[in-house]
Amino acid sequence: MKLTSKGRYAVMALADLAKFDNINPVSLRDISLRQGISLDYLEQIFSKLRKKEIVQSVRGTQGGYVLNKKAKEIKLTNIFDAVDEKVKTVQCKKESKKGCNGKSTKCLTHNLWDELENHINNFFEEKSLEDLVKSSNERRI
Amino acid sequence: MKLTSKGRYAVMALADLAKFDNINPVSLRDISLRQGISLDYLEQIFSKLRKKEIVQSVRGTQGGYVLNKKAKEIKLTNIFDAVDEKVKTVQCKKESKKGCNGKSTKCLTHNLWDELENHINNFFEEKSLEDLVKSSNERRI
DNA sequence: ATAAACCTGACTAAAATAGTCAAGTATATA
DNA sequence: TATATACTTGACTATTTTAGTCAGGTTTAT
Ligand code: FES
Ligand code: FES
Repeated sequence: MKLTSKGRYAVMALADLAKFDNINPVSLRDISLRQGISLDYLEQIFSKLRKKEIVQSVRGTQGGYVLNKKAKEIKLTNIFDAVDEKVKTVQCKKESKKGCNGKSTKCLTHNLWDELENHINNFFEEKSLEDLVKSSNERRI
Repeated sequence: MKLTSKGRYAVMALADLAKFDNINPVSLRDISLRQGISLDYLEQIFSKLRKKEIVQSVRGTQGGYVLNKKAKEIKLTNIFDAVDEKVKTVQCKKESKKGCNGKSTKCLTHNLWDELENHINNFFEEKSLEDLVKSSNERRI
């Protein structure tokens, strides 16, 4: 089990974005330079974030992206959801007759994965972008 | 983020194993049939479990595998650890100058992934094989 | 002897990941 | 109005990981 770069980058980029006054748009180019993330990849990611209304885009010179909500209201769940970073724990395969087919007979471990999924999602639901920025500022003092 | 089959299978197979009296060895062939997991793949997995002393092997006819400890003492952490299923949340790349290099300058999100890792590992450290078998029996009543 | 079952390492097809590349469109500002 | 900046989209691809398979053993109860 691991996190992929897509989710990681999405959170990094939004944390970067949140650090700035969300009145002035921040360009992806700046984020790319500061965080060392490929610009093209960032564009893919922000395209998804925009569709899920987590950020707003401002086109043209001096354009960029702005948070669409207060940092406090943006939970990690929302971010991961937007970029399709999913915590897929149960894996009931419909094809297989034996063992793990989510039908009437759940496999020995089905409940376990369900519990785990809840456990992780709770974490993501509680953490907001604001928490992130705060903790990164605290460390700097 | 997702779980891979290796970890999932390892837990499934051990849960199956734990359901039986751990005096009589259980053959991988049986587990393979009951749980619908490839025998060859199971052998890879159990080779690792044996090296980490989670199971003991009994060779020869009527042989198989036996738990090496009480089901209560085998935590999911141990299992995942044995099969190299790792919860790799931080990803500080040493090469990259900018952003995410775990050096003196941790990236904005480093703390977050650390917290998450602990959160998940706590779950795995608390759950034992016994818990699993219990909850699967409860459901059957 | 022989069959059951463990043991090991090398190999591989398929999927997912982490991007790149190309060709746009929109708009602030000089 | 020209132009540079920056968003927008979709297709493409190299690399890595995953989920196995395959072949060839060794051990031991019967
Ligand atoms: S995980 Fe759902 S049946 Fe196995
Ligand atoms: S995760 Fe450690 S520096 Fe980014």
